Amino acid sequence: MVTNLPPNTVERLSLYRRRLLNFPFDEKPFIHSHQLAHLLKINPAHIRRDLMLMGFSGDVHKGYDIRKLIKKIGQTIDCVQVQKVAFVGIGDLGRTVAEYFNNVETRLKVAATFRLTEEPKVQFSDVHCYNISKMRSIIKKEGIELIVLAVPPSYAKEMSKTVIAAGVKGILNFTSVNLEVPENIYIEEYDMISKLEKLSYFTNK
Amino acid sequence: MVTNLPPNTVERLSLYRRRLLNFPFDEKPFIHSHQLAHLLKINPAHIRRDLMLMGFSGDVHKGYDIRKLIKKIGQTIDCVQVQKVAFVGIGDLGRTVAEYFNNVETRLKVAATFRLTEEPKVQFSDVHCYNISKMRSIIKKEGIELIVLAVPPSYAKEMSKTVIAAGVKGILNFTSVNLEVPENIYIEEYDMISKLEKLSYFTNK
DNA sequence: TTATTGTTGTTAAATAATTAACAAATAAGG
DNA sequence: CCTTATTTGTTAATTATTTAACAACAATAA
Repeated sequence: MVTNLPPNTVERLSLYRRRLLNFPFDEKPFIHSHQLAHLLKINPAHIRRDLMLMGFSGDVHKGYDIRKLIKKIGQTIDCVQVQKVAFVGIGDLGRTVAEYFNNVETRLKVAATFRLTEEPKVQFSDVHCYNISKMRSIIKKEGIELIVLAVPPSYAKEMSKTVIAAGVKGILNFTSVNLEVPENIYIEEYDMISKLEKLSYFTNK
Repeated sequence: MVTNLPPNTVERLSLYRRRLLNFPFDEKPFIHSHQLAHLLKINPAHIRRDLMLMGFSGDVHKGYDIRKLIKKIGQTIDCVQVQKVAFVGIGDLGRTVAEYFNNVETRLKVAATFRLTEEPKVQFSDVHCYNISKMRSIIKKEGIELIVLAVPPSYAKEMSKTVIAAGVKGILNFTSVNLEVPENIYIEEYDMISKLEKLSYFTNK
């Protein structure tokens, strides 16, 4: 794992890998920076620079060896042990994510989902859905470290405390509540309302 | 509406408003930059600068008049007419957003949700849930301009074409698919997988 | 009246992110 | 064997974003 990469580079490396996994690299094992850039609609220099930062080299004429690149991205951004993720209150939206993680070579696994409403049910293939009351014990038992939190605002604070107390290290926060967490907990904010208002602003300019 | 604000400023203005709406401004009608900054865990200079950019002034000693500030943010980032939003395939997660828009003074309204699966149902209070087959006609009839797209990847391209053809101007894209859209369509990308992999990276550093 | 304190508004500095530029390398075509 | 055409790797330039700095101001207390 290479540390000290810029946050935006880490995010893009993840995107590169995903796009490459969907690329027919059995037939076309190499790709040029401008081709990948075109797929992602970004600047080719961006890609060359990101790959440079993780110390990956391509062939001046053939381009980048896709298999090797996928592997290298894994060595760079994936953690060594499997890290488990749980969705809290996110409903169906997690399905795609869960399928991706569970089918593709990555160290992230969706280990559980939790619902606020009473009746638990099996949500997707092999991912179990529990009632929220079980959350603390399941997180501990499974060793879940990452949470996607999407409960109504009034629950958010309590939930974050519960999951952190149970050992969670990082939260992807969909709620509009600003969670107060210890220094060593990493929070990635995602606020749909502000994104929508931004969208509204820029579609009206 | 003030144009030419930096994207990040627009996003923060929306956050400021939301936090202020939950603030007891009946008792405490003024707030200082550092207080609001503390609530949002950002730098006070950020706030002063953002407010300056939209030409809003506070009192050197009392701080900012919250009511006036909320109003000013509205005049700055809200569009003149009501703009309608629809959720496609997002399930329960839209509920909080819908409630916020429908209860608070803003120009955005959640007008519909669409589901891929057969049975439509009334999802929340007054927001109707339709089967996806009705999408095109409903979007046209209601004049919906913004879409939150969260369908499985295989549907994404077709869906985006359909909604754009029906008159949509902006898409908040939850799918991992890079949508090819005309110049005049604004897309805000949100990719949960890359956000999670980033989270994983930074919790392991 | 006169310091003292604390906050805004604004400019300047620092940092981060993106894009441009180009030398080096080498395959392909004469 | 030489020229041309491409593409990488890398540094430099540009742009965007964040943070710091501080003058100007006015309330408060001495």
